[in-house]
Amino acid sequence: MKTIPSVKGTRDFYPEQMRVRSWLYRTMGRVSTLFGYEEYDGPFLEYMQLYAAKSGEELVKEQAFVFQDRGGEWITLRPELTPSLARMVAQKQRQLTYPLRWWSFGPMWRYERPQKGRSREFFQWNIDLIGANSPEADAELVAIGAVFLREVGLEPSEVQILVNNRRLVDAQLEMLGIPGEQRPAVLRLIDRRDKMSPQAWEAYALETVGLEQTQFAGVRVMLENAALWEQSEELVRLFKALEALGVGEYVRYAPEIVRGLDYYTGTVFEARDADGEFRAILGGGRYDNLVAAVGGTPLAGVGFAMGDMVITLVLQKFGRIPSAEELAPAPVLVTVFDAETQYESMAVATELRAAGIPTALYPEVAKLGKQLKHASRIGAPAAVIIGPDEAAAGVVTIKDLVHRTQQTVSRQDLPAILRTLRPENPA
RNA sequence: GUGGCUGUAGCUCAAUAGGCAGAGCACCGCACUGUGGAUGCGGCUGUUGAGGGUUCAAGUCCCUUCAGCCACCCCA
Repeated sequence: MKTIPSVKGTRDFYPEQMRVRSWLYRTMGRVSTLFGYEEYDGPFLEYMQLYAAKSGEELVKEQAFVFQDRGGEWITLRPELTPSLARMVAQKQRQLTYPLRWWSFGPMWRYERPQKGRSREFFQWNIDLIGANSPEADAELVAIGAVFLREVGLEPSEVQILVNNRRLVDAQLEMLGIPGEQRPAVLRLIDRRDKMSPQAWEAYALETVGLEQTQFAGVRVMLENAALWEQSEELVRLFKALEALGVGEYVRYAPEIVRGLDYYTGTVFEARDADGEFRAILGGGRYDNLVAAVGGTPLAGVGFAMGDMVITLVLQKFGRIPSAEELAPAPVLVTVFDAETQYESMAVATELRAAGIPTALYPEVAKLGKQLKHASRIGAPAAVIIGPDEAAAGVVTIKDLVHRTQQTVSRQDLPAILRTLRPENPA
């Protein structure tokens, strides 16, 4: 093993893995487009201040890839896309037509310890609706997430999008007499409930967070109240819209969902596998102050992000990732018989390509057996043979590698016959 | 950043109590000089992740380091 190792927390995408990533990208793009969203992208590099504004310089330095360029500026490999989006919107705020419907898929970097479902370099789908401020707009984003899950073959019994509302939680905490500065700690408390034993959780609530006994009891009641959403007009309208959008069965109210991010102001949601085996598949919510935070005038938005790793783990668990062969139908292989006929082979390959048939030409003279073996190795459905006999008669032999049959046909008929042998293109 | 487990051939893994590094698969060749996945025969493959130490002798024991996995932390 003398090869230079790959950078910690990065992944190589050999064609076998690249097919899966491309398939996810195509599906994300198709769903985004179905809802009228346009693709965009931001730079991979941003000034550190863009993120520091939100979460503090120390946090960014610890959890992102940060370096100084030759001019001494602190540059960050983007750890998320939303700040770039907010910056792009703020920069052209008066030139854009609202509401914006934008989506993107690209790499992000976070300097963290790699583990299951989390690496230092990953790919993330971001989709946002900006310039609309209604529960119905929130519902559209939740619906997009649900339609994606349905598109990749996941059932409502396997994955669910859990929805809550920060304003509803806030109102409840207000009623319990929990002051504003204490609420972030309470949100963390709520977030941790299923990670701790009930005793440890209670101790954490009373001692670390500093809740009164009655306040703690009130929080617990809130988390048990599956009907609490009925007290939130926003959530009532949201769920009604989700029914109308046809994704009601993928979504449910979950009082324990609060999301970690501070910039969410209203609806928050995340998708989880039903068994709770994995981290959140996607997460998002409404943010009303983000554009203003990067220098624009206030503009409300709602969106979510989905990383490529957890969704892939979930899809693997449920066996929903199409096989490598389905995702990458191999081209037809044209064999090369000998030095004389190889130009005939090239001409045939050129004709096939002109007819739009992906065609691989064997790159040198070799035994037929070796070439046919190679053809079946790469998953080609058919091989074309042009030996001296075929060349003399102006015909070609086509071998169906799946059914192990062959026939000799004219060159004009070859494209049409090959098309009948090619496997169906999957999505 | 903290802790645990694991690193042996291209891949999956063996190797009694420290005692000559092995098997299956894969690959290459031949049987089969115009026909692939089967079968048979033959063949190739290693700084045992890296560095140091103990020992007559280290894949094995000790130290250091790197990577992967897992949990914690965090989660944009």
